Amino acid sequence: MKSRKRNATVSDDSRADNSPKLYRRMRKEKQRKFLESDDAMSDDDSQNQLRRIPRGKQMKFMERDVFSDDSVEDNPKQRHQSVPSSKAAKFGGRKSRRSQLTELIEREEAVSSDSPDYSPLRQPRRIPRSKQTEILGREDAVSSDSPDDSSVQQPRRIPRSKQTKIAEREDAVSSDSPDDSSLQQPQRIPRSKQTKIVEREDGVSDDSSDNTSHPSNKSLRSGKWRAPSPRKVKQVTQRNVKQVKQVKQKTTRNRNNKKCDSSDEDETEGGPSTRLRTRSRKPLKELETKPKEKKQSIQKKVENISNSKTQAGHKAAKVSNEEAEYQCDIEGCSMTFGSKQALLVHKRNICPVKGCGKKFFSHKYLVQHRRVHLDDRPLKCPWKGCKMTFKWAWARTEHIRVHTGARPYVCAEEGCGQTFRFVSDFSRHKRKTGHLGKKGRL
Amino acid sequence: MKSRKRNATVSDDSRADNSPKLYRRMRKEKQRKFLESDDAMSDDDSQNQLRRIPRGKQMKFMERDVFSDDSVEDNPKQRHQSVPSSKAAKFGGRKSRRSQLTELIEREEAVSSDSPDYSPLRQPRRIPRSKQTEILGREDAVSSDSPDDSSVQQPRRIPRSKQTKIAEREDAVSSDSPDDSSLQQPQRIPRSKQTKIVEREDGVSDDSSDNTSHPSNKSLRSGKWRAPSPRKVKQVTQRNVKQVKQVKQKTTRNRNNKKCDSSDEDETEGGPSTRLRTRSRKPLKELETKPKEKKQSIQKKVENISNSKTQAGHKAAKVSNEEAEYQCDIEGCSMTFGSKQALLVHKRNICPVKGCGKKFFSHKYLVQHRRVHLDDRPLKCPWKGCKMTFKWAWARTEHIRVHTGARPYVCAEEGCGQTFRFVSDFSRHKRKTGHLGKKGRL
DNA sequence: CTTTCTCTGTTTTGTC
DNA sequence: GGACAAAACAGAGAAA
DNA sequence: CTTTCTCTGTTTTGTC
DNA sequence: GGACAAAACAGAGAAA
Repeated sequence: MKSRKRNATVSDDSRADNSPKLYRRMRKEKQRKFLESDDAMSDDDSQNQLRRIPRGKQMKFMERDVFSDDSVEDNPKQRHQSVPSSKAAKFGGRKSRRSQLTELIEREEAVSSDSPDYSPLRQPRRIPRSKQTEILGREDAVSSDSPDDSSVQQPRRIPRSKQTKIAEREDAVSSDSPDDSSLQQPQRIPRSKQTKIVEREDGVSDDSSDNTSHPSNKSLRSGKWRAPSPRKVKQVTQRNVKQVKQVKQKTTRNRNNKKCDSSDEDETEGGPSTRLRTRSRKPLKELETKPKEKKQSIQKKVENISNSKTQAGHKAAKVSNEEAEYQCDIEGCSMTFGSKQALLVHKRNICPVKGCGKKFFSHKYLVQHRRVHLDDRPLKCPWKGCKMTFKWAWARTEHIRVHTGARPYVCAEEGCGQTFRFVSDFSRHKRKTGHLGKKGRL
Repeated sequence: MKSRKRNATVSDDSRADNSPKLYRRMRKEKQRKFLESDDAMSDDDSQNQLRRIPRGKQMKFMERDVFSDDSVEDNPKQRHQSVPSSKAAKFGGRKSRRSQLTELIEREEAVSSDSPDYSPLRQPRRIPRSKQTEILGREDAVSSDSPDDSSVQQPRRIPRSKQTKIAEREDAVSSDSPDDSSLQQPQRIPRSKQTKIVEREDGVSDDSSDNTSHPSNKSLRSGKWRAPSPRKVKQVTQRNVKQVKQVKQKTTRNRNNKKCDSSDEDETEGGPSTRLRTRSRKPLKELETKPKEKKQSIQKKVENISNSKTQAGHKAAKVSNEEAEYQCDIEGCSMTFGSKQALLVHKRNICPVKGCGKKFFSHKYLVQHRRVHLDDRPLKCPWKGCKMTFKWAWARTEHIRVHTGARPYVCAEEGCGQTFRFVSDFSRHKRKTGHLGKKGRL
């Protein structure tokens, strides 16, 4: 599992080491932690607890053909299959009909001719200028394309020497792998692959004549705040009174958020990197979520959330531009989602969190897993002065042994009476030595 | 805003550059992206869209005294105030009463004497061996200590040259700053600061006598699967049939998830790094969430989620060890949380996501903000072959201009007729040149 | 390399 | 035997 | 450095 | 004038 094969794509972390420039760029992406002290709730303030940096190597349950879809760009096997607009319009529902009309109107220089149909296969995102089709307004904005998930894993520990008080900077490891074959587009697509509209139909660059006007005198910047919009200056005076204190957030993660995982998956077979040993894959058949729109039971829980106060219904179905339109119908689960894809991901037991995308055997655990992405640590060490907190009961259970000194794991092998405080160590001992017995836990 | 002052603590990203060893360690924390192809929903598979690496420098709304609480460890002003066990037991609710008893019993070598009260001020986590107190069982496990949040910011773009198909690796920038003064402990605390139990009361190391037993023959590892627990071997045979394919998730983020932000906040005043200009802080008074337990309206929504099927009620209140115990009572918001702290964070408009921790002016936006942490991108570009998807309507709106070629922003300055396609560019133009007018949008 | 110890996805146990 | 939750395990992995 | 263009927290606009 | 949602803005910032 340490030596994974890699295809022609960039290896997982090669970029982290090889592109210092990018690295430097990333370093700027930090966030300040927001600490607020203007309220109560300072029960046990002095918690100079630190977190370990997440180990970030969580096991990932991987289906067999997982990486076949996104192997490389030039894979011609992937049909685009663009959803018919009727369907697309139906389940999109993100913008009200009024908003869609507005946007259509505002497509300022909208060309009128019909756009030639694009090739259904792997079309790039932006239209290359040479290939630009004409500009056609398409009424329904949303198409039923499928999302993609990337798996982020948060670090574990902070080096002890550096642990002081806050040190909360945990971050998430990303991994990429959408649930189903429907990939979601990344933040940015290379311009060369995008379908872009004509530049005046003659190849003239967009701003060739625009950039020569005024020298940019940066000195003007400091003294000048945003000029209020000429249309209305209503709330300006009032708003300026507020003192917004915003802090940048720093980051130095993201060395290699490349496509690392896309094609280096030829050992998906025996997937050696499993925390637990082999195991047959669960049926998962009831979660298949056929792509046809079945809108009987999984819909509309939003009434009480965003639709409740939307009485401005003159512009047709304003179906909750936010939140909770698609509800999970798995028994015991009442989660709702903003899009069909999100619901499907959920029902397939895939964590929707950006950069996580892990899949689990049980839907139940999927729900429990969410705590991994939250900061809440509701379990506390019962020890008197100990302020350790946990997300997982077992972590707490074993931690307590640090206080008690207990070593409940005793090897029952003939003559080996070794004791262990933590299961993991006992487990390793057995694995390495071949010892079998497990004398009951003290 | 670029030159932030820093106190004596480690600077934000110094660690990223200065500790190559750590860096290398981090590099291993990658995740494989999980791609599943065994089901339907492959509408537009060939979406080799990539995401930009998040810029990671989101503005952060920062309260004035934000960083005062977690400045350094030795700040004696923070009183621990350990919640009385009655209270702690009340709102903890994470483990059933039975479980708590069980854990008490299982505290194997639990010493019996009463534990001397710890110093209410800044006590370290683990008890240094020299300081170990005796081992006392405390009945209620959960104390009402407060959590901490770290803010993660995800990267933005992937270099175009490297964008291929998946490349979804977005990750989050972390920032640390709990909402209120209640800090949450990090993953790991330096051992020297932890309160640890006696090592046999004489300073003998824990495993001094344990480690010399058997040479670890690693060759045994491969052939040997987990030995079934001697107690029962029930489901073993059945389970082994499943084929679990788990993939490690790779990460290379987390360079400096240190305490970077804890004490480098002396310019919280004019917080120069604001996306928008000054602004008076919102009242936020209704979100203060007094630390006293007010359990009237904010409670128990869980009935239909986890309590519904818990009919094994012989061991007292098993109040949903998972999910949703504390419900937000802000109008229009029905979110629930697993702990009081989580609810308080929520009501203070702070994003609970690990590593995010951003605070927002509006509770409404807090809810919308969640999409930042999800992979769902429900907004699609209406253009024919374009497969761009978005989380934000405005991003889509401006993107469409790439297709239309529209340049709706026209500077109305005398003689400057410059046009712009994107607000941002127009905004920058005005800022730099001092031009004011904004000729209506084409 | 080792030991210590936390995190977490899955398995096992315990109770009905 | 089943279902289910709680507990435990087993691995990964970070720190010293 | 520049230009292009996406992301997102807050402000502005539009409708009632 | 108010409330509210939709739209827009303004900045940051990534890529070329």
